Amino acid sequence: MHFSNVTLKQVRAFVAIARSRSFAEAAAQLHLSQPALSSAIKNLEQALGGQLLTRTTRAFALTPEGESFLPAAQRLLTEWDDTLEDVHNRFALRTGRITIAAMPSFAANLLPEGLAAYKREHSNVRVALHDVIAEEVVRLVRSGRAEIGISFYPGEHEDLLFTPLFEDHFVAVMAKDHHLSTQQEVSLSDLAGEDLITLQAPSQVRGLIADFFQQYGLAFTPAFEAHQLVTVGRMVSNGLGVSLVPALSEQQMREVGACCRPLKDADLSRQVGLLTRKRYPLSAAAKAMLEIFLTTFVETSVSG
Amino acid sequence: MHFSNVTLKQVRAFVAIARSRSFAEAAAQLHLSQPALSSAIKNLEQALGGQLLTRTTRAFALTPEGESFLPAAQRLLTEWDDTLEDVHNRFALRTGRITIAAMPSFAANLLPEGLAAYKREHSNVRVALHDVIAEEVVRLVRSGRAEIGISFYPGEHEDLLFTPLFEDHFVAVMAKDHHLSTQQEVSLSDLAGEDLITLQAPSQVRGLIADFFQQYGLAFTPAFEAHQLVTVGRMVSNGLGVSLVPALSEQQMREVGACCRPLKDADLSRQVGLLTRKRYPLSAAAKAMLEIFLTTFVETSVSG
DNA sequence: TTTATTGATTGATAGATTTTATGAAACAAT
DNA sequence: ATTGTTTCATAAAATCTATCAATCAATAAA
Repeated sequence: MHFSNVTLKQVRAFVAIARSRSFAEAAAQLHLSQPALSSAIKNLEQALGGQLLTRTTRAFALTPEGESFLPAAQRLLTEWDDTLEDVHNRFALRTGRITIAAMPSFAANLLPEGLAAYKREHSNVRVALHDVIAEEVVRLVRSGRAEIGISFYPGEHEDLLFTPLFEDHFVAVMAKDHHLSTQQEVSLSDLAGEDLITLQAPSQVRGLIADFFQQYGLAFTPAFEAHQLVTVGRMVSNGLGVSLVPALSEQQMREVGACCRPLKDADLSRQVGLLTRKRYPLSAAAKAMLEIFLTTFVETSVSG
Repeated sequence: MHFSNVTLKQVRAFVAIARSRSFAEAAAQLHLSQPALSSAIKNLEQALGGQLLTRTTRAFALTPEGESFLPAAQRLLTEWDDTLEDVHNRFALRTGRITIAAMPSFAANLLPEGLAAYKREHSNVRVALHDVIAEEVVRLVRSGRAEIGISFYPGEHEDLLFTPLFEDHFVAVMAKDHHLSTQQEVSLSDLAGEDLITLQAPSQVRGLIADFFQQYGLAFTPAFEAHQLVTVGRMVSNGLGVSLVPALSEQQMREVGACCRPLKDADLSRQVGLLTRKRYPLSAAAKAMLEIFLTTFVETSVSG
């Protein structure tokens, strides 16, 4: 049995009447005419198979069945309203949760600004951030564990959509008192004359730099290698050599006392952008975040 | 916010579509045309303020909001149906509970037959029985703690309705070997010559008997008094004297070895009947029980 | 009795829901 | 490419349904 002919209105009518103990008063509360309530209750009772309340012109009483139905009906109605309101709030960004994944260089440098802008507009949406390496960002988004990812362009994936934000140009890094720091821009050949510090082997950044050197006919022979970009920065600022790093980490480099200069005559860069799943709709919270990221980060030149 | 424009049908539509992952299939399940579902979902989404599911002609997916709404919606619907079904079952006497109160003489003798008849027809209704003295029966019914009471006529009460079932005639009781037991009927004057055993002072039965004697110009001088009718019976069967008891307890008297005889020339009786509250509707379960009591007990002569 | 109050009934109507018929988009197969 | 098929959206007409205004009936109060 599905009681498909019983409507919310009828139950609301019953509750209002039971509470106000009067058809007329309940009608006023519900902005309805009294006959409308009469018929609503009649239909409800008919569907349920018995009287819920007795209604002579004066005496008013719930039947025992009505008595037992009243609290249940009230609970149904509040649960109904609560549930719908929750969904509505999610759409209206008055509640909800969003999970994003960003590669560390972005998470540490530009992202906070974007998140701040988001929080300013949608203070009630909780944000969970995974700051993980680019490959992990891709994995999180593909699996749906993060709705939005921010990473370098990961190549074409059948199930992923990449929306470019900006080019992240590599810049030369050197100690503050390094002789190259007197130049506004540094040429690749200048760098080739110095000791080179890079990340260790299975790294995208290292691979890119190696290819870059090869492309310009220069030998790629790192003097030092480290696992983390911060370490590279520290080594550079201590005068152990020079390096090439994404502009995104410029700030970080400065903080450890190194000095960045754009490249002259050659350009090594990668696209930074947003990753989302194809064929899977985004939550309202995610859409709003994309919106903000696009206005905040697109055309934000990060080249020097 | 009350979402008064969101209907059960719309939510049922959403759940059906989400489960079958197809508008057409859901439409068939709900015995509706496909456009009807389209518009139902459209209206639901409009009321909630966002998309619950994406629907291109091929790909089908719930939005994150829809994903979170689905289980909530399913819970709402099952709770809704469960609640309505419960009320319906009460009306259909497929479930429910009824509380009745009966004076001990009735509860012990005739009532079991009536309850058996009730159980035969409405096996799923639970019955709670208070077997208490007549005054307490009245109190329980007046307070609403029992829906139906069975007792002697308690006099007029503004809030109580008494429906007579039968007359309970008093009968004479004596030991089996008592000389009066040889008579088919016993006259009041015969009794007056014997030692009289009655209940103790603040008892309706005792009062009635006293008035009865007075009415016939006989002295009411009990030789023995007891608190319980069983005790009176025991005393009688042990030859301590004779007594007058309601016919309802005839069975009980026989069980303790006493012997009952109807009165000749005079009649002392009280009406036994059903007590219900005025102005308070009865549950379906109670109505059915009244029905059965009336057919089972009315005209059941309890005089010999 | 008369009067006032309360809910039920009635018939007309506005509004919503549904259906039929058709359109548009996506995919599959030729 | 083109065609056919599947699937959902849209439009207009038909059908329901809920609602209201007006009125009635029953009860209690004066």
